[in-house]
Amino acid sequence: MTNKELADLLLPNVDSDITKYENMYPERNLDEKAIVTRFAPSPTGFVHMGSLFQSFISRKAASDTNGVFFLRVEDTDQKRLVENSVKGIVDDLKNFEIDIDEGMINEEEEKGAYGPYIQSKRKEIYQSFVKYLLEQGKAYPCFCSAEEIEETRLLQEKRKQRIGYYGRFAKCRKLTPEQIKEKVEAGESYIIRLKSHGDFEHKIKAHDLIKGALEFPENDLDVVILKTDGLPTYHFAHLVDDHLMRTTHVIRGDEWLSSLPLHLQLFETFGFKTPKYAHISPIMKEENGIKRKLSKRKDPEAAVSFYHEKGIPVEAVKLYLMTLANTNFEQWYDCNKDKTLNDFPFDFKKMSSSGGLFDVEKLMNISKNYISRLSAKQVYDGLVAWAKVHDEEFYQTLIANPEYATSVFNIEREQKKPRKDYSCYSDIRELSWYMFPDLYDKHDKEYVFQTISDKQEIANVLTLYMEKYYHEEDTKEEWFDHMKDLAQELGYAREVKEYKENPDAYKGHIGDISLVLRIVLTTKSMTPDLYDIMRLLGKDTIFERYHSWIEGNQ
RNA sequence: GGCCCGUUGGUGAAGUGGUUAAACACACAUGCCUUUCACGCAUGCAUACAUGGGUUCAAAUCCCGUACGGGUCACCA
Repeated sequence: MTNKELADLLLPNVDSDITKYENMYPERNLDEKAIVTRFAPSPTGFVHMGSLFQSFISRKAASDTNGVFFLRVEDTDQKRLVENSVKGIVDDLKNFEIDIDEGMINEEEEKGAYGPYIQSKRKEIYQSFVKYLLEQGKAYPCFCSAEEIEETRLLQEKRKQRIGYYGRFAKCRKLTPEQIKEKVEAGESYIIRLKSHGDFEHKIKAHDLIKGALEFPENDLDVVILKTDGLPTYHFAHLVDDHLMRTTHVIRGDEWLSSLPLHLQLFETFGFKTPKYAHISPIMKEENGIKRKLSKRKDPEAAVSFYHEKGIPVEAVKLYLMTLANTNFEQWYDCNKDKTLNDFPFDFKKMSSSGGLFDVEKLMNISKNYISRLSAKQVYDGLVAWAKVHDEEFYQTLIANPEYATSVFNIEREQKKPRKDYSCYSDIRELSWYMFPDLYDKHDKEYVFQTISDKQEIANVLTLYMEKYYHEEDTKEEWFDHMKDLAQELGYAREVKEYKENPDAYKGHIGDISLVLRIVLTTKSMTPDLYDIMRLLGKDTIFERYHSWIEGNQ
C-alpha cells in the first residue's frame, strides 16, 4: 500500500493538490518592507487589553510600512465558541478605531482576497494540505485513545522522562499500512499527526523581533495536526493560513514562544518561507506584591468596556498603549507636539522583552494631558457622546444648551497652559455640576470651609459683597480689585504677601475671602477660575445661592 | 520535572564594555509662584542595575552557577 493509497483511505474526498491554492493566493504585490500581519483571536468572548494591545501594535506596524492588517477568526475549537463573539471582536476593534484592511467585518461577512478569514470555512484547504503531507509520508493517523495518551504521560512522569508523543512513545507511528487499513475499516476513530523528523538533542537557532536570538531543541513531538472533527489544530492552521494569506510578520503573545520550534519545522516541512515572529510579553498586573498576567476575570481594567465606561478617550488609551510598546514614544511625542500617533515610527526592537505592568495611574495622567489639549468643542462633543450612553441625565442637561455647556468647558482651556482637571469623561459631572442649575438643584450640598468658618463672618462677607462689591459688568481686573477692597474693608490683607509679612495685623488675607465666595457658590474649594464661573452663572444665580445660604445658616 | 524567556527605583523604563557616580516620564514629598484649586517652576527620591563567581585595564552591559518571576509541555487557542 502506497502513501497515496493510504492518504486516499484516510481523506477520501480531499484533493491533495496544494499548488492550486498557491495560485489562488499569490504573493502580495507590495513593497519589500511592507508588513503583512494579522490579529487572530478565537471567538470565545470579548477582546481584552492584551489582545487590544497586540492588534494595536499590528495595525501600527502594518500602517507604518504600507502593509496589510487583517482579522482572522480562529474558531477551530468548536466546543469553546461563544455566540456573537465575532461581532463583539469586530465592534471592539471599531470602537478603538483600529481598522482592518481585510478579514471578518461581522458574524458572516468578510472583505479581502485571501479569505475565507474564518477557519471553520477553510476546512477543505487544511485537509488538502494534510493529505499532501500524508502522501509524502510526513504524517500518519493515530488511533490512540485519550486514556492511552494519559497512561503514557503518567509513565513518563514516573520515569522522569519528557512528556509527549515522540520517539518510541509514538505507538501509531509504527503501524503498518495494513494495520491502519484494518483499523480504519473497523471504524476506529483517528486523528492525524505530524511525523516529526526533529531530534531533541539538536539545537536550532531562531530569531524573534522582540526577544532577539533564541535557541531551542528541535521539535521531535508528533503533534496532532488534524482533529477527529476534521479541523486542524492551531499549529497547522497557523502554517496554512499564514502561508496562504502571505503573512510576513506573526505578532502574537509570547505564550506561543515555546511552540516556535514546531512552527518553524512545519514551514520547513512544506518548504515555505517562514514569516518573521514577534512575541509580545503579556501585560502584567501587580497584586499583593506579585506580578501576574492581567486577567479578564479578576481585573476590571482588562476589559475593553472599562475604558468606555470611564470615558477615557480612545486616542488617550492609544497614546498609553504606544508608551507601553515603545517607551521612547513619550519623549518623541513631547518634542513633536504637532504630530500624531501615526507619525511616530514604531520599532519592534524597542519593545520590552519582559512583561510590563499595566499602570492605570499613568494612563489617567496621559488621558488628563490629552483632554487638556482638546478644544472646548471637542470636550463637549466627546462628553456628549459618552453621556448619551452612560449618563442620561447629564446628557439631557448638556444638549439642552450646547453653547453654555461648551463655554463651561472653555474655562482655562484653549491656552498655552490649559487647566488639567478632567482625566476622563466620567469625571466631569462631579467636577462641574454646580455650573448647571438643574443639576445643582438636585445635588446634595456640603460646605467645607477652611480659614473662615464662622457662620456670621461668612454671612458678612457674602452680604457686603453683594451689597457693595459685586458688579455684573466688571472686567477681570475690576472684579479682582473689588475683591481686594472687600477683603480690606473686613480687615483682611489685600495681598497674601502683606499678610505673611505681618500676620497679626489682619484677620486673614484676600485668599480667605475669595475662598468663602467660591465655596458658597460651588460648595467646592477647588474649582476653575472664580471670575469665569461668576460670569457664566450670572448675577441672579450667584445672589440666589448666597442668599439661600445665609437664610439656611442663621 | 523537561524546555524556553526574563530580573535596572514605588511604576513604565533609557542604557548592549569606558563623558550613565544610571536619561526621561508617572507617582510621591517639600518649597516657590498663585485670590483658591489646577498649571508651571525648583529640589528630593536606586551609595550603583536579583545574587555569587569569572573574563577584562574597565561590566548594568560578555560568560557560568544560584535564587526568584513568567511561559509552555491538550484532538485549547
